[in-house]
Amino acid sequence: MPSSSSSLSKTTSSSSSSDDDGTGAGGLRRGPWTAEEDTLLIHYIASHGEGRWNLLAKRSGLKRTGKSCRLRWLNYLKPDVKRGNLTPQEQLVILDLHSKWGNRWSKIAQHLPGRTDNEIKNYWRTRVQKQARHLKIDSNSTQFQELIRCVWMPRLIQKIQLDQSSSWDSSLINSASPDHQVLCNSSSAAAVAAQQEELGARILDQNVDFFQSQGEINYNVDNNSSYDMDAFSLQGPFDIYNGSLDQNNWIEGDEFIYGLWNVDDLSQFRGR
DNA sequence: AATCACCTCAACCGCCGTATT
DNA sequence: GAATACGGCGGTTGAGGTGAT
Repeated sequence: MPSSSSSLSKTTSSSSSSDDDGTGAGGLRRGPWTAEEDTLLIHYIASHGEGRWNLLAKRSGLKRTGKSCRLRWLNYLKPDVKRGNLTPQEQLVILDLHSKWGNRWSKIAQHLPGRTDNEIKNYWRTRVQKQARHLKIDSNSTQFQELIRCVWMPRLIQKIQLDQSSSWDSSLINSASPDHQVLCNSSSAAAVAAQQEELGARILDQNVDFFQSQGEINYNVDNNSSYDMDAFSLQGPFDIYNGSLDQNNWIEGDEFIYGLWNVDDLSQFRGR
């Protein structure tokens, strides 16, 4: 996410009230909100509370639909809306919950305090689906879902492990699936780290189960660090990950994976 | 500096379920 | 029960930003 000022960039810098103010038929405005409109909405909700959006739209003096007011408040103006890039933990929760619930964005958002369904939806479309496009795999396909589970999620866990000493936010994982709640049974850093390792190991165990069940791949996993992607080497008809961790593969913020996949070599995977 | 292509994300649209009349 | 209003949700769009050429 851009900074606050940047993310406000689509809010027009000044209000106007004539024909150039974006009002259409019925005098309703459309398009970016002005700072004055934001102020009006914030003050009205501070006085009257949120809800009853059509009434709010009429009484507040805003030339907006109730729906537009609601959306602006919930997705942007509400004080607890969190700004900034999704953390690896949040991304992990999204990937996990999406695998369970699909495009139930609002339901997923309930497990990510401060994040909106719109933001999660945008993340999925711009980051996750983009990867599917690059790989020429249908993002709804079983193959892609398995790649998320077997490669992307472990890498996020690794990233979390690298970051965790100072900033692990266990409450997010606690809000995710029961599988992840194992991470949250202790407040001690050592215990949390151990539990993260447990989750990482479990997910990579799933990798082994999955690929071996496909009978299409042999791979070497260093059992001493089985969820360390440095030691996670896939070898077979296609080479998804070639062993050493190329730092260029890390994309700060977005994590993933240009260069991580050998797209050409994925043709057989796609064909499953 | 200008142009182009691509990306991000705020905002809108249409549909659906529920509440109210 | 029918009609209408409202709120919420997921899908989609397009303006603005940014990097490449």
